[in-house]
Amino acid sequence: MSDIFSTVGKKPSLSKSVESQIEDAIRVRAFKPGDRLPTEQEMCAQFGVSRTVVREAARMLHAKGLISIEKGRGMFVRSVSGESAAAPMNRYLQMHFERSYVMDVVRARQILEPAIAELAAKNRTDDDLNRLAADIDALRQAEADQRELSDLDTQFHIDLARASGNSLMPLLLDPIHRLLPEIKTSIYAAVDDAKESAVQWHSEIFEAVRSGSAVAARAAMVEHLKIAEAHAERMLRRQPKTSPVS
Amino acid sequence: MSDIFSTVGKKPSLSKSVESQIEDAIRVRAFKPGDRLPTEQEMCAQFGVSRTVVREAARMLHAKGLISIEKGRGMFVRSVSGESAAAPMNRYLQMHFERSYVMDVVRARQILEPAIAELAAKNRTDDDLNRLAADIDALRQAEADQRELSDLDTQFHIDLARASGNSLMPLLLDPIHRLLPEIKTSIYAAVDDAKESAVQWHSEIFEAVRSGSAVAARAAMVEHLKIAEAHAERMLRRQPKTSPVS
DNA sequence: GTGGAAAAGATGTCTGACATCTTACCTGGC
DNA sequence: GCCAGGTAAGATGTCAGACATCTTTTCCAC
Repeated sequence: MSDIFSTVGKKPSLSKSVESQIEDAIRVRAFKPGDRLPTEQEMCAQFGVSRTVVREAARMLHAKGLISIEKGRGMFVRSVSGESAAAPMNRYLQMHFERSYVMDVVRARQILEPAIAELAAKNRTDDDLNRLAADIDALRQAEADQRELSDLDTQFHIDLARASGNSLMPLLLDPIHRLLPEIKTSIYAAVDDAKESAVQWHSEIFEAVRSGSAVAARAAMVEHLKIAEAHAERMLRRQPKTSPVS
Repeated sequence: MSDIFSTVGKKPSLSKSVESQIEDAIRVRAFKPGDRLPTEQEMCAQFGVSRTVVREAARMLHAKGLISIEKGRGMFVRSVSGESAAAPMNRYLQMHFERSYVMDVVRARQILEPAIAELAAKNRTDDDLNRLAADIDALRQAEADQRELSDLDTQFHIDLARASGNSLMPLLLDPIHRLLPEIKTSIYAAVDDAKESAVQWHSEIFEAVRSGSAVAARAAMVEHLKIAEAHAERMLRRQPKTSPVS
């Protein structure tokens, strides 16, 4: 966006330039996750700039989550996780969303996840099936706090997205599911049989995916999400005035 | 692990601390978007730290997209856009994706966008219609480089997502559309009538949305994306070995 | 009143120094 | 010979001052 303007009339600052060069080096895997970057002084010599410039470039890369800086040790390339990539999006949503977002989240799931279930039935591997089965078992045996139940519930859906074979799906689903986890925990707290319902429907989806039945997988997911919608509505009626804590 | 150790063993650096304080001030709207922040020297005095610390804190906030820094003018609070929130996600995708992602992107659009068109037909406001009409006109009259055509094309789809009334949709669609813009420009370069096709189908979708026909809007979008899929396949056949530049 | 030059104020960069943290080495005692 | 502890080396963190460059304002001359 601002790239166009920066080429015309604007001279990118040295720190920006250095930052881009390091970022590119990380991008093309010249430095792999976990690797230690050259020291500040080495970079100063290599780029022919002062320590100030190198440090400010490093701070920007650190803020972007690409590197970690440890005092006395050095700078290290971070393995960018999907979760950390989704974190700024979550921040943004938490700052901008109104109360209605709860139903927006539900509707977004109703758009994405039936298609995901369908794709998973067609493309799932044996590894995917093992992961999904483990997710269901973990949820079935869990008796812990609602937060853990919520996380286990989420894990099944993320792994299902992974099984879809479309590498975008887990990334699109992740911010949706991690949006205000307290919402999901609220549901698990407000709805008594939420866990049993989840286990049941997850199992049904799993069976359809295992047998390769795309139609059944989609149908099961649609039903699962209808119930999730009802749960969300019930939770909203109980807590009509959820004010952001922050 | 334990709180005691974390308080003892973790001493956040000064620049981190200053960054957090400024970020909090922005979050609680002590500084509103567009406002000018105090100058470096004023902050130095206020926080009792050196210019180095303030500058590095500012660089981090800049990298996070919360402020903009203009040489000779000052630092300004940016209105956090969905785009900047999606930027880390885009980086992540660009770093992790294989060549197959091109078709993954197309498939993801085929899942999301028909539903978006349907919702837009139901929920669009007059403002939405004005924006969409302007987008189509801009694309129709554009004769510029392929990059601009690609951007204008994208804008229509983002605005359509906005018109859906589901605040998650623009945010989910943004990373998809901005994924490697060169792919879209490649399509505009490889396919002669790509622009005319886009204008035609955008207009058809617009008409359906304007008249409030959800079924027609979905159908038009499905057709539009079928053609987009064909374009992508043609582009892939022409450039069977797209190697990352730089 | 207008135009342009100069001044003021802001960020960008450089330099050198010292502080603090981590690691490795090296030495002393057992 | 081995282990413990201190010490030194190397890395990032912070400070201070200076100058460069860009933007805006001021003010003087025409």
